[in-house]
Amino acid sequence: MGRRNFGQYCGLARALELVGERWALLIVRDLAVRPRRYTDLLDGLRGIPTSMLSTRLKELEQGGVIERRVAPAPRRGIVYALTPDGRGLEPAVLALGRWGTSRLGDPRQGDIVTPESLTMTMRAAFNPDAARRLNAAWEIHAADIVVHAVVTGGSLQAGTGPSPVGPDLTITFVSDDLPSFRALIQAAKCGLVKLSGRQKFLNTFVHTFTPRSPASPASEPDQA
Amino acid sequence: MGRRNFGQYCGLARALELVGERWALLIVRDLAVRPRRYTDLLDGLRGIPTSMLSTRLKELEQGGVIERRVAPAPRRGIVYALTPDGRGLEPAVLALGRWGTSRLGDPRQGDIVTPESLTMTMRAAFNPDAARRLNAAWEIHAADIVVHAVVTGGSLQAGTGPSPVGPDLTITFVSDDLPSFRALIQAAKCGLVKLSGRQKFLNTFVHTFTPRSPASPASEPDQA
DNA sequence: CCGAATCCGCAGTGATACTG
DNA sequence: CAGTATCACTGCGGATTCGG
Repeated sequence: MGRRNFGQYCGLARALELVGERWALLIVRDLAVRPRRYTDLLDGLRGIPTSMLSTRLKELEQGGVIERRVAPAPRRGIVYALTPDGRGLEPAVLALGRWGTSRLGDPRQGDIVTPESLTMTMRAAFNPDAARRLNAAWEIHAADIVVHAVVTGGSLQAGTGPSPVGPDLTITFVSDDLPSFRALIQAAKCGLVKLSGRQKFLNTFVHTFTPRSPASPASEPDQA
Repeated sequence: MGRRNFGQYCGLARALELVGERWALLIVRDLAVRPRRYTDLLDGLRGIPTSMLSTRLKELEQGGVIERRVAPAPRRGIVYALTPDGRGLEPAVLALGRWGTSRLGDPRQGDIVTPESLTMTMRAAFNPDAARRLNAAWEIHAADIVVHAVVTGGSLQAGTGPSPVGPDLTITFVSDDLPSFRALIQAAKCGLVKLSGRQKFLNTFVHTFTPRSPASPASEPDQA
Protein backbone atom coordinates (compact mmCIF):
# COMPACT_ATOMS: atom_id res chain seq x y z
CA MET A 1 0.00 0.00 0.00
CA GLY A 2 1.54 3.26 -1.13
CA ARG A 3 1.58 6.22 1.12
CA ARG A 4 -1.55 7.87 -0.18
CA ASN A 5 -3.39 4.65 -0.60
CA PHE A 6 -6.00 3.52 1.88
CA GLY A 7 -6.00 -0.12 0.81
CA GLN A 8 -9.77 -0.30 0.74
CA TYR A 9 -11.96 -1.10 -2.23
CA CYS A 10 -14.40 1.68 -1.37
CA GLY A 11 -15.66 4.68 -3.33
CA LEU A 12 -15.02 7.13 -0.54
CA ALA A 13 -11.47 5.87 -0.02
CA ARG A 14 -10.79 6.14 -3.76
CA ALA A 15 -12.24 9.64 -3.91
CA LEU A 16 -10.01 10.71 -1.04
CA GLU A 17 -6.98 9.24 -2.77
CA LEU A 18 -7.76 11.34 -5.84
CA VAL A 19 -8.91 14.63 -4.32
CA GLY A 20 -8.32 14.27 -0.59
CA GLU A 21 -4.96 16.02 -0.42
CA ARG A 22 -4.68 19.48 0.99
CA TRP A 23 -5.89 22.20 -1.43
CA ALA A 24 -7.16 19.73 -4.02
CA LEU A 25 -10.88 20.33 -3.54
CA LEU A 26 -10.38 24.10 -3.39
CA ILE A 27 -8.72 23.88 -6.80
CA VAL A 28 -11.69 21.86 -8.01
CA ARG A 29 -14.02 24.47 -6.54
CA ASP A 30 -12.36 27.27 -8.49
CA LEU A 31 -12.27 25.25 -11.70
CA ALA A 32 -15.93 24.33 -11.29
CA VAL A 33 -16.74 27.99 -11.84
CA ARG A 34 -14.73 28.26 -15.03
CA PRO A 35 -11.39 27.23 -16.49
CA ARG A 36 -8.54 29.23 -15.05
CA ARG A 37 -4.85 29.89 -15.53
CA TYR A 38 -2.12 29.03 -13.11
CA THR A 39 -1.83 32.58 -11.84
CA ASP A 40 -5.62 32.95 -11.52
CA LEU A 41 -5.60 29.91 -9.25
CA LEU A 42 -2.72 31.33 -7.23
CA ASP A 43 -4.73 34.51 -6.68
CA GLY A 44 -7.84 32.64 -5.58
CA LEU A 45 -6.07 30.28 -3.17
CA ARG A 46 -4.48 32.55 -0.64
CA GLY A 47 -1.30 31.15 0.80
CA ILE A 48 -0.85 28.16 -1.46
CA PRO A 49 2.83 27.70 -2.32
CA THR A 50 3.51 27.78 -6.04
CA SER A 51 5.23 24.43 -5.83
CA MET A 52 2.19 22.89 -4.18
CA LEU A 53 -0.15 24.28 -6.80
CA SER A 54 1.91 22.84 -9.60
CA THR A 55 2.21 19.49 -7.81
CA ARG A 56 -1.54 19.31 -7.24
CA LEU A 57 -2.34 20.30 -10.80
CA LYS A 58 -0.15 17.48 -12.04
CA GLU A 59 -1.75 14.97 -9.67
CA LEU A 60 -5.26 16.05 -10.59
CA GLU A 61 -4.43 15.84 -14.28
CA GLN A 62 -2.94 12.40 -13.72
CA GLY A 63 -6.07 11.39 -11.84
CA GLY A 64 -8.27 12.46 -14.74
CA VAL A 65 -9.95 15.23 -12.74
CA ILE A 66 -8.59 18.21 -14.68
CA GLU A 67 -6.92 18.83 -18.01
CA ARG A 68 -4.55 21.41 -19.43
CA ARG A 69 -5.70 23.34 -22.42
CA VAL A 70 -3.98 25.82 -24.65
CA ALA A 71 -5.81 29.09 -24.26
CA PRO A 72 -7.39 30.68 -27.34
CA ALA A 73 -6.26 33.74 -29.19
CA PRO A 74 -6.45 36.92 -27.13
CA ARG A 75 -4.29 35.87 -24.15
CA ARG A 76 -2.53 32.69 -25.00
CA GLY A 77 -1.00 30.35 -22.47
CA ILE A 78 -2.32 27.41 -20.51
CA VAL A 79 -5.65 27.10 -18.79
CA TYR A 80 -6.77 24.33 -16.49
CA ALA A 81 -10.28 22.96 -16.71
CA LEU A 82 -12.29 20.16 -15.16
CA THR A 83 -12.71 17.04 -17.26
CA PRO A 84 -16.23 15.58 -17.52
CA ASP A 85 -15.26 13.24 -14.66
CA GLY A 86 -14.06 16.22 -12.68
CA ARG A 87 -17.34 18.00 -13.24
CA GLY A 88 -18.98 15.01 -11.64
CA LEU A 89 -17.41 16.14 -8.38
CA GLU A 90 -19.62 19.20 -8.18
CA PRO A 91 -22.44 17.55 -6.18
CA ALA A 92 -19.92 16.36 -3.62
CA VAL A 93 -18.23 19.75 -3.44
CA LEU A 94 -21.58 21.47 -2.98
CA ALA A 95 -22.65 18.99 -0.31
CA LEU A 96 -19.44 19.49 1.64
CA GLY A 97 -19.79 23.24 1.21
CA ARG A 98 -23.34 23.19 2.55
CA TRP A 99 -22.20 21.35 5.63
CA GLY A 100 -19.28 23.69 6.17
CA THR A 101 -21.47 26.73 5.65
CA SER A 102 -23.68 25.58 8.49
CA ARG A 103 -20.60 25.56 10.71
CA LEU A 104 -18.99 28.76 9.50
CA GLY A 105 -19.64 31.08 12.40
CA ASP A 106 -18.32 34.60 12.11
CA PRO A 107 -15.45 35.53 9.82
CA ARG A 108 -12.02 35.20 11.39
CA GLN A 109 -9.37 37.86 11.24
CA GLY A 110 -7.96 37.92 7.73
CA ASP A 111 -10.56 35.69 6.09
CA ILE A 112 -11.23 36.54 2.48
CA VAL A 113 -14.05 35.91 0.02
CA THR A 114 -13.29 35.28 -3.62
CA PRO A 115 -15.61 35.46 -6.63
CA GLU A 116 -15.28 31.69 -6.98
CA SER A 117 -16.13 30.91 -3.38
CA LEU A 118 -19.11 33.25 -3.58
CA THR A 119 -20.33 31.61 -6.78
CA MET A 120 -20.06 28.10 -5.37
CA THR A 121 -21.76 29.20 -2.16
CA MET A 122 -24.67 30.45 -4.27
CA ARG A 123 -24.86 27.17 -6.17
CA ALA A 124 -24.82 25.29 -2.87
CA ALA A 125 -27.56 27.48 -1.41
CA PHE A 126 -29.78 27.21 -4.49
CA ASN A 127 -33.19 25.79 -3.72
CA PRO A 128 -34.64 24.11 -6.82
CA ASP A 129 -38.05 23.77 -5.20
CA ALA A 130 -38.30 27.51 -4.69
CA ALA A 131 -37.18 28.11 -8.26
CA ARG A 132 -39.76 26.01 -10.09
CA ARG A 133 -41.29 27.88 -12.98
CA LEU A 134 -39.05 30.86 -12.26
CA ASN A 135 -37.12 32.90 -14.77
CA ALA A 136 -34.88 35.54 -13.29
CA ALA A 137 -31.42 37.04 -13.53
CA TRP A 138 -29.55 38.79 -10.74
CA GLU A 139 -26.24 40.55 -10.66
CA ILE A 140 -24.45 40.92 -7.34
CA HIS A 141 -21.89 43.60 -6.58
CA ALA A 142 -19.96 43.33 -3.33
CA ALA A 143 -16.71 45.18 -2.74
CA ASP A 144 -14.81 44.55 -5.99
CA ILE A 145 -16.58 41.26 -6.64
CA VAL A 146 -19.24 40.83 -9.32
CA VAL A 147 -21.18 37.59 -9.73
CA HIS A 148 -24.41 36.64 -11.42
CA ALA A 149 -27.17 34.09 -11.07
CA VAL A 150 -29.55 33.24 -13.87
CA VAL A 151 -32.49 30.93 -13.27
CA THR A 152 -34.12 29.51 -16.37
CA GLY A 153 -36.92 27.00 -16.06
CA GLY A 154 -35.93 26.02 -12.56
CA SER A 155 -32.24 25.46 -13.20
CA LEU A 156 -29.42 27.71 -12.16
CA GLN A 157 -26.47 29.17 -13.99
CA ALA A 158 -24.21 30.97 -11.56
CA GLY A 159 -20.83 32.44 -12.41
CA THR A 160 -18.42 35.27 -11.92
CA GLY A 161 -18.65 38.64 -13.63
CA PRO A 162 -21.67 40.48 -15.03
CA SER A 163 -24.80 38.63 -16.01
CA PRO A 164 -24.73 37.30 -19.57
CA VAL A 165 -28.35 38.44 -19.91
CA GLY A 166 -29.80 41.76 -18.78
CA PRO A 167 -30.41 41.24 -15.05
CA ASP A 168 -33.85 41.75 -13.58
CA LEU A 169 -32.21 43.15 -10.51
CA THR A 170 -28.75 44.33 -9.57
CA ILE A 171 -27.99 44.02 -5.86
CA THR A 172 -25.11 46.03 -4.43
CA PHE A 173 -23.77 45.12 -1.02
CA VAL A 174 -22.91 48.39 0.68
CA SER A 175 -21.59 47.33 4.07
CA ASP A 176 -17.91 47.42 4.96
CA ASP A 177 -18.15 43.85 6.27
CA LEU A 178 -16.69 40.88 4.45
CA PRO A 179 -18.82 40.44 1.30
CA SER A 180 -19.83 36.89 2.18
CA PHE A 181 -23.01 35.34 0.88
CA ARG A 182 -24.32 35.08 4.41
CA ALA A 183 -23.78 38.80 5.02
CA LEU A 184 -25.37 39.55 1.67
CA ILE A 185 -28.53 37.60 2.50
CA GLN A 186 -28.69 39.26 5.90
CA ALA A 187 -28.32 42.68 4.34
CA ALA A 188 -30.94 41.85 1.72
CA LYS A 189 -33.43 40.83 4.42
CA CYS A 190 -32.85 44.10 6.25
CA GLY A 191 -32.98 46.19 3.11
CA LEU A 192 -29.37 47.27 3.61
CA VAL A 193 -28.51 46.87 -0.05
CA LYS A 194 -28.64 49.16 -3.05
CA LEU A 195 -31.01 47.96 -5.74
CA SER A 196 -31.23 48.67 -9.41
CA GLY A 197 -33.99 47.09 -11.47
CA ARG A 198 -37.20 45.32 -10.56
CA GLN A 199 -37.16 45.52 -6.80
CA LYS A 200 -39.65 42.75 -6.18
CA PHE A 201 -36.95 40.34 -7.31
CA LEU A 202 -35.10 40.96 -4.06
CA ASN A 203 -37.49 38.80 -2.10
CA THR A 204 -37.40 36.13 -4.79
CA PHE A 205 -33.62 36.16 -4.52
CA VAL A 206 -33.66 35.51 -0.80
CA HIS A 207 -36.08 32.62 -1.13
CA THR A 208 -34.36 31.08 -4.12
CA PHE A 209 -31.08 30.93 -2.24
CA THR A 210 -32.30 29.64 1.09
CA PRO A 211 -31.57 25.91 0.95
CA ARG A 212 -34.27 23.46 1.95
CA SER A 213 -33.36 22.27 5.41
CA PRO A 214 -32.73 18.52 5.54
CA ALA A 215 -30.26 18.75 2.66
CA SER A 216 -30.78 15.17 1.49
CA PRO A 217 -33.26 12.33 1.18
CA ALA A 218 -30.58 9.85 2.24
CA SER A 219 -31.09 7.14 4.81
CA GLU A 220 -30.78 7.82 8.49
CA PRO A 221 -28.08 6.01 10.43
CA ASP A 222 -29.32 3.62 13.08
CA GLN A 223 -27.57 5.56 15.79
CA ALA A 224 -28.25 4.03 19.19
CA MET B 1 -3.46 31.92 9.42
CA GLY B 2 -2.70 28.68 11.22
CA ARG B 3 -1.35 25.70 9.40
CA ARG B 4 -4.60 23.96 8.77
CA ASN B 5 -6.46 27.14 8.06
CA PHE B 6 -7.29 28.21 4.54
CA GLY B 7 -8.01 31.83 5.37
CA GLN B 8 -11.21 31.85 3.34
CA TYR B 9 -14.69 32.56 4.60
CA CYS B 10 -16.14 29.69 2.57
CA GLY B 11 -18.17 26.64 3.55
CA LEU B 12 -16.00 24.24 1.61
CA ALA B 13 -12.81 25.63 3.13
CA ARG B 14 -14.29 25.35 6.61
CA ALA B 15 -15.45 21.80 5.98
CA LEU B 16 -11.97 20.85 4.83
CA GLU B 17 -10.47 22.41 7.93
CA LEU B 18 -12.74 20.25 10.07
CA VAL B 19 -12.74 16.93 8.21
CA GLY B 20 -10.18 17.35 5.44
CA GLU B 21 -7.22 15.74 7.17
CA ARG B 22 -6.11 12.29 6.19
CA TRP B 23 -8.36 9.50 7.57
CA ALA B 24 -10.94 11.89 9.01
CA LEU B 25 -13.73 11.17 6.53
CA LEU B 26 -13.11 7.44 6.73
CA ILE B 27 -13.60 7.67 10.47
CA VAL B 28 -16.82 9.56 9.82
CA ARG B 29 -17.86 6.89 7.33
CA ASP B 30 -17.45 4.13 9.90
CA LEU B 31 -19.23 6.10 12.62
CA ALA B 32 -22.08 6.90 10.24
CA VAL B 33 -22.93 3.19 10.27
CA ARG B 34 -23.00 2.96 14.05
CA PRO B 35 -21.04 4.10 17.10
CA ARG B 36 -17.80 2.22 17.48
CA ARG B 37 -14.96 1.71 19.93
CA TYR B 38 -11.38 2.71 19.41
CA THR B 39 -10.31 -0.83 18.57
CA ASP B 40 -13.27 -1.35 16.21
CA LEU B 41 -12.12 1.72 14.31
CA LEU B 42 -8.56 0.44 14.23
CA ASP B 43 -9.80 -2.81 12.68
CA GLY B 44 -11.87 -1.04 10.04
CA LEU B 45 -9.15 1.42 8.99
CA ARG B 46 -6.36 -0.77 7.78
CA GLY B 47 -2.96 0.78 8.33
CA ILE B 48 -3.94 3.79 10.43
CA PRO B 49 -1.35 4.37 13.15
CA THR B 50 -2.80 4.27 16.64
CA SER B 51 -1.42 7.70 17.36
CA MET B 52 -3.14 9.10 14.32
CA LEU B 53 -6.47 7.59 15.24
CA SER B 54 -6.37 9.06 18.70
CA THR B 55 -5.27 12.46 17.37
CA ARG B 56 -8.06 12.49 14.79
CA LEU B 57 -10.66 11.44 17.33
CA LYS B 58 -9.64 14.34 19.53
CA GLU B 59 -9.75 16.80 16.65
CA LEU B 60 -13.12 15.57 15.47
CA GLU B 61 -14.47 15.78 19.00
CA GLN B 62 -13.06 19.29 19.34
CA GLY B 63 -14.67 20.19 16.02
CA GLY B 64 -18.06 19.00 17.22
CA VAL B 65 -18.24 16.20 14.66
CA ILE B 66 -18.07 13.25 17.05
CA GLU B 67 -18.51 12.65 20.76
CA ARG B 68 -17.23 10.13 23.28
CA ARG B 69 -19.78 8.12 25.16
CA VAL B 70 -19.49 5.67 27.98
CA ALA B 71 -20.64 2.33 26.65
CA PRO B 72 -23.62 0.64 28.31
CA ALA B 73 -23.59 -2.44 30.50
CA PRO B 74 -22.39 -5.58 28.72
CA ARG B 75 -18.97 -4.37 27.46
CA ARG B 76 -18.14 -1.12 29.12
CA GLY B 77 -15.58 1.31 27.86
CA ILE B 78 -15.72 4.22 25.47
CA VAL B 79 -17.58 4.42 22.20
CA TYR B 80 -17.32 7.17 19.65
CA ALA B 81 -20.42 8.41 17.86
CA LEU B 82 -21.33 11.15 15.43
CA THR B 83 -22.96 14.22 16.91
CA PRO B 84 -26.10 15.56 15.16
CA ASP B 85 -23.80 17.96 13.30
CA GLY B 86 -21.59 15.06 12.35
CA ARG B 87 -24.56 13.14 11.01
CA GLY B 88 -25.15 16.11 8.74
CA LEU B 89 -22.00 15.06 6.91
CA GLU B 90 -23.62 11.93 5.54
CA PRO B 91 -24.93 13.48 2.32
CA ALA B 92 -21.45 14.80 1.56
CA VAL B 93 -19.81 11.47 2.39
CA LEU B 94 -22.29 9.63 0.16
CA ALA B 95 -21.80 12.12 -2.68
CA LEU B 96 -18.03 11.74 -2.52
CA GLY B 97 -18.43 7.99 -2.31
CA ARG B 98 -20.64 7.92 -5.40
CA TRP B 99 -18.05 9.84 -7.34
CA GLY B 100 -15.24 7.61 -6.14
CA THR B 101 -17.25 4.49 -6.91
CA SER B 102 -17.55 5.59 -10.52
CA ARG B 103 -13.75 5.73 -10.66
CA LEU B 104 -12.97 2.58 -8.73
CA GLY B 105 -11.83 0.28 -11.49
CA ASP B 106 -10.76 -3.19 -10.47
CA PRO B 107 -9.59 -4.05 -6.95
CA ARG B 108 -5.90 -3.59 -6.37
CA GLN B 109 -3.68 -6.15 -4.75
CA GLY B 110 -4.44 -6.18 -1.06
CA ASP B 111 -7.60 -4.07 -1.15
CA ILE B 112 -10.12 -4.97 1.49
CA VAL B 113 -13.86 -4.47 1.96
CA THR B 114 -15.26 -3.85 5.41
CA PRO B 115 -18.84 -4.15 6.64
CA GLU B 116 -18.88 -0.37 7.08
CA SER B 117 -17.64 0.43 3.59
CA LEU B 118 -20.14 -2.03 2.14
CA THR B 119 -22.98 -0.48 4.12
CA MET B 120 -22.11 3.04 3.05
CA THR B 121 -21.73 1.93 -0.55
CA MET B 122 -25.26 0.55 -0.39
CA ARG B 123 -26.58 3.79 1.05
CA ALA B 124 -24.81 5.71 -1.70
CA ALA B 125 -26.20 3.43 -4.39
CA PHE B 126 -29.75 3.59 -3.07
CA ASN B 127 -32.23 4.89 -5.62
CA PRO B 128 -35.21 6.49 -3.85
CA ASP B 129 -37.18 6.73 -7.08
CA ALA B 130 -36.96 2.97 -7.62
CA ALA B 131 -37.97 2.39 -4.00
CA ARG B 132 -41.21 4.34 -3.95
CA ARG B 133 -44.04 2.36 -2.37
CA LEU B 134 -41.64 -0.48 -1.69
CA ASN B 135 -41.33 -2.48 1.49
CA ALA B 136 -38.56 -5.02 1.53
CA ALA B 137 -35.75 -6.40 3.64
CA TRP B 138 -32.58 -8.04 2.38
CA GLU B 139 -29.74 -9.68 4.16
CA ILE B 140 -26.40 -9.95 2.39
CA HIS B 141 -23.75 -12.51 3.21
CA ALA B 142 -20.36 -12.14 1.57
CA ALA B 143 -17.26 -13.86 2.89
CA ASP B 144 -17.48 -13.20 6.63
CA ILE B 145 -19.44 -9.97 6.16
CA VAL B 146 -23.15 -9.68 6.92
CA VAL B 147 -25.10 -6.52 6.16
CA HIS B 148 -28.76 -5.71 5.77
CA ALA B 149 -30.97 -3.27 3.93
CA VAL B 150 -34.52 -2.53 4.93
CA VAL B 151 -36.73 -0.32 2.77
CA THR B 152 -39.85 0.99 4.44
CA GLY B 153 -42.10 3.42 2.65
CA GLY B 154 -39.39 4.46 0.24
CA SER B 155 -36.69 5.16 2.81
CA LEU B 156 -33.67 3.03 3.53
CA GLN B 157 -32.17 1.65 6.70
CA ALA B 158 -28.88 -0.04 5.95
CA GLY B 159 -26.50 -1.39 8.53
CA THR B 160 -24.12 -4.13 9.48
CA GLY B 161 -25.14 -7.53 10.83
CA PRO B 162 -28.34 -9.49 10.33
CA SER B 163 -31.57 -7.77 9.39
CA PRO B 164 -33.51 -6.47 12.39
CA VAL B 165 -36.68 -7.75 10.70
CA GLY B 166 -37.14 -11.10 8.97
CA PRO B 167 -35.60 -10.58 5.52
CA ASP B 168 -37.65 -11.19 2.41
CA LEU B 169 -34.53 -12.50 0.75
CA THR B 170 -31.07 -13.53 1.91
CA ILE B 171 -28.41 -13.17 -0.76
CA THR B 172 -25.15 -15.04 -0.34
CA PHE B 173 -22.18 -14.06 -2.45
CA VAL B 174 -20.42 -17.27 -3.34
CA SER B 175 -17.49 -16.11 -5.45
CA ASP B 176 -13.94 -16.07 -4.16
CA ASP B 177 -13.54 -12.49 -5.42
CA LEU B 178 -13.42 -9.49 -3.13
CA PRO B 179 -16.94 -9.16 -1.70
CA SER B 180 -17.44 -5.63 -3.03
CA PHE B 181 -20.86 -4.22 -3.71
CA ARG B 182 -20.00 -3.97 -7.39
CA ALA B 183 -19.08 -7.65 -7.55
CA LEU B 184 -22.24 -8.51 -5.63
CA ILE B 185 -24.47 -6.67 -8.10
CA GLN B 186 -22.67 -8.30 -11.00
CA ALA B 187 -23.10 -11.71 -9.45
CA ALA B 188 -26.77 -11.00 -8.74
CA LYS B 189 -27.37 -10.06 -12.36
CA CYS B 190 -25.77 -13.29 -13.55
CA GLY B 191 -27.54 -15.42 -10.98
CA LEU B 192 -24.22 -16.35 -9.38
CA VAL B 193 -25.53 -15.97 -5.86
CA LYS B 194 -27.21 -18.30 -3.41
CA LEU B 195 -30.72 -17.21 -2.48
CA SER B 196 -32.90 -17.96 0.45
CA GLY B 197 -36.40 -16.53 0.63
CA ARG B 198 -38.63 -14.85 -1.94
CA GLN B 199 -36.51 -15.00 -5.04
CA LYS B 200 -38.34 -12.31 -6.98
CA PHE B 201 -36.79 -9.81 -4.56
CA LEU B 202 -33.44 -10.33 -6.23
CA ASN B 203 -34.43 -8.25 -9.22
CA THR B 204 -35.94 -5.62 -6.95
CA PHE B 205 -32.65 -5.48 -5.07
CA VAL B 206 -30.65 -4.81 -8.20
CA HIS B 207 -32.95 -2.01 -9.30
CA THR B 208 -33.22 -0.44 -5.86
CA PHE B 209 -29.45 -0.15 -5.62
CA THR B 210 -28.67 1.12 -9.07
CA PRO B 211 -28.27 4.87 -8.58
CA ARG B 212 -30.02 7.23 -10.96
CA SER B 213 -27.35 8.47 -13.31
CA PRO B 214 -26.89 12.26 -13.14
CA ALA B 215 -26.46 12.08 -9.35
CA SER B 216 -27.68 15.63 -8.70
CA PRO B 217 -30.07 18.34 -9.82
CA ALA B 218 -27.37 20.97 -9.23
CA SER B 219 -26.46 23.70 -11.69
CA GLU B 220 -24.12 23.04 -14.56
CA PRO B 221 -20.85 24.96 -14.69
CA ASP B 222 -20.51 27.37 -17.60
CA GLN B 223 -17.51 25.51 -18.90
CA ALA B 224 -16.20 27.04 -22.10
C1' DC C 1 -7.99 -6.87 26.35
C1' DC C 2 -9.07 -1.66 25.69
C1' DG C 3 -7.31 2.92 24.91
C1' DA C 4 -4.15 5.18 24.19
C1' DA C 5 1.09 7.90 24.65
C1' DT C 6 5.93 7.95 22.93
C1' DC C 7 9.63 7.78 19.73
C1' DC C 8 11.84 7.77 15.25
C1' DG C 9 12.49 8.34 10.16
C1' DC C 10 10.57 10.07 6.19
C1' DA C 11 7.20 12.27 3.11
C1' DG C 12 4.24 16.16 2.39
C1' DT C 13 3.93 21.02 3.18
C1' DG C 14 4.96 26.13 3.47
C1' DA C 15 7.84 30.17 2.41
C1' DT C 16 10.93 32.31 -0.43
C1' DA C 17 13.87 32.75 -4.27
C1' DC C 18 14.70 32.04 -8.88
C1' DT C 19 14.20 30.75 -14.14
C1' DG C 20 12.42 29.88 -19.17
C1' DC D 1 2.94 33.98 -17.34
C1' DA D 2 4.01 29.54 -15.74
C1' DG D 3 6.19 27.30 -13.39
C1' DT D 4 11.27 24.96 -10.64
C1' DA D 5 14.55 24.92 -6.84
C1' DT D 6 15.71 24.98 -2.31
C1' DC D 7 15.23 24.24 2.48
C1' DA D 8 13.19 24.22 7.13
C1' DC D 9 9.38 22.23 9.35
C1' DT D 10 5.51 19.47 10.59
C1' DG D 11 2.40 15.63 9.89
C1' DC D 12 2.28 10.94 9.03
C1' DG D 13 3.45 5.83 9.19
C1' DG D 14 5.33 2.12 11.87
C1' DA D 15 6.68 0.11 15.99
C1' DT D 16 6.83 -0.20 20.71
C1' DT D 17 5.39 0.72 25.35
C1' DC D 18 2.29 1.88 29.06
C1' DG D 19 -1.71 2.48 32.24
C1' DG D 20 -6.59 0.92 33.43
